[in-house]
Amino acid sequence: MATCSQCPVRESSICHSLSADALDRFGRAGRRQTLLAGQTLMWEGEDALLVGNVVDGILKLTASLSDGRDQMLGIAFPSDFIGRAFGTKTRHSVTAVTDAEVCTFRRSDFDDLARRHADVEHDLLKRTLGELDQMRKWMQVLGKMTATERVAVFLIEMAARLCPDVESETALIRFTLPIGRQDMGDLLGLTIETVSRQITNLRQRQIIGTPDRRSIVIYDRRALAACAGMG
Amino acid sequence: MATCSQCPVRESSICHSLSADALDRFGRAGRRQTLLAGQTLMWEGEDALLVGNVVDGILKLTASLSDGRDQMLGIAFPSDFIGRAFGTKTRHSVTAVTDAEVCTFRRSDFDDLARRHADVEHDLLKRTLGELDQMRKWMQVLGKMTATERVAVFLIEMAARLCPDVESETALIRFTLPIGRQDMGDLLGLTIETVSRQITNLRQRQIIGTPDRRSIVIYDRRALAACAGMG
DNA sequence: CGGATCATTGACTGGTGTCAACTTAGGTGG
DNA sequence: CCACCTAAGTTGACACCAGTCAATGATCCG
Repeated sequence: MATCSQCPVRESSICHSLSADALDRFGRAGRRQTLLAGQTLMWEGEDALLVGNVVDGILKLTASLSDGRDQMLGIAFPSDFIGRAFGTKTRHSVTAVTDAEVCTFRRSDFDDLARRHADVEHDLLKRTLGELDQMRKWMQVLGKMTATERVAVFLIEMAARLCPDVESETALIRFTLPIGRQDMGDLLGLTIETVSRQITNLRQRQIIGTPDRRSIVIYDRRALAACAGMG
Repeated sequence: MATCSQCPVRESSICHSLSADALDRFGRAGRRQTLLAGQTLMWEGEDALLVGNVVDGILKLTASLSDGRDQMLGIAFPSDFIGRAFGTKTRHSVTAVTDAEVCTFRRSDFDDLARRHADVEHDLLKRTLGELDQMRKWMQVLGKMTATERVAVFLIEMAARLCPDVESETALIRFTLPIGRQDMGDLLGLTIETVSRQITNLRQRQIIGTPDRRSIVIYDRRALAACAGMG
């Protein structure tokens, strides 16, 4: 039984706008689920039976072409909403990349609840509009940017999401990549080898450091931004 | 003064769910505007002051990188909603590619009205979710597909939007491209030359015909779908 | 320590981009 | 109505970025 009042994403998930008793109704409809790294919660092309909130861990959204080429469509962090509300088909798979915890609803239950709680629907709308903006930015990345630019954009984006509170211009930013090279390639429309070469290149130019293969240190934010075509 | 009851997109735009008197309120807030081909309604990076419905004509959404590389983010057809509701910045430009007619609202007015009319907000949510699905499909195109596949996908997509009612498997599909080669390139992440070569190639293989440079006839739907990686 | 997985590096290929010439279509004005 | 001009599209030659294939190196985990 989900005790929503103690939920780690109580204040940041789509549930944040719910009153105490509405929260109770959602709580009864929701179900806490634990996923192991690699486990897939929804499959591309399936009926959209589930939606939910990411409580903990990282998940990826992916879609593949018939011959197996994979495209990653996004990364879901804690408090992100996942799944296709108000639709019959899930157009992409959702897979845990780390062990993860999610709070799921049967889609039909969620749709009903959302229809009755305008605040939830409004919050979902704002999230969806924000994601749409984000996707459009990625379209620019995939349609127009070079390999170096793509990797630089990715690193800046990860830094922003994983270290949201670094203020000082000069402080080093250090974070752990939530995904490996293969997934980075699938996200950026590059091969694993090209991603690797770009990272090597940025390291050789002293713009970033790679203390271990999952960690990134940004030495020169300005130069990285310039690589990303924002300079 | 917009006479909404006679609006060509009365039944298909976001207004379709409004009752007669709600429609009247929207009608007073909205303003019919005529755009000449090439005229830009909203500029990337501007404050989001306007939203609206496309009444007639075709518009394109675009964003550019600092050095001028343009990416088209989508095409807006009659009854499509344009602009960024519930947000402060417009992240992309909206430009008429044909002479066009739009019905615009001050964004703040629209936001207020939408907040008060749950059906409108719900409709906007469904549209936005649909567009998000669409964008994700384009991410696959831009991230993973070859030039031939991209052009084939584009032609199939255009056929679906412009000839929605062709039933028979064998009937020829003929339509006029709403955009030129440059815009096709900007949409597909290709150069104008590559687009041209792919079209030439498809024509030489007798899969399509090009009676004039803005018209396409699809001779072999199955083969085109195969080119698009859906076969 | 040994095996599996992931990442890096190198050599080579090939698909698109780039640059430039040419063709076609459309519009304007004499 | 034709001549011209411009913009749009096509075609060709060539270069280069990123993909492919293959070998090597680093980590992790049993």
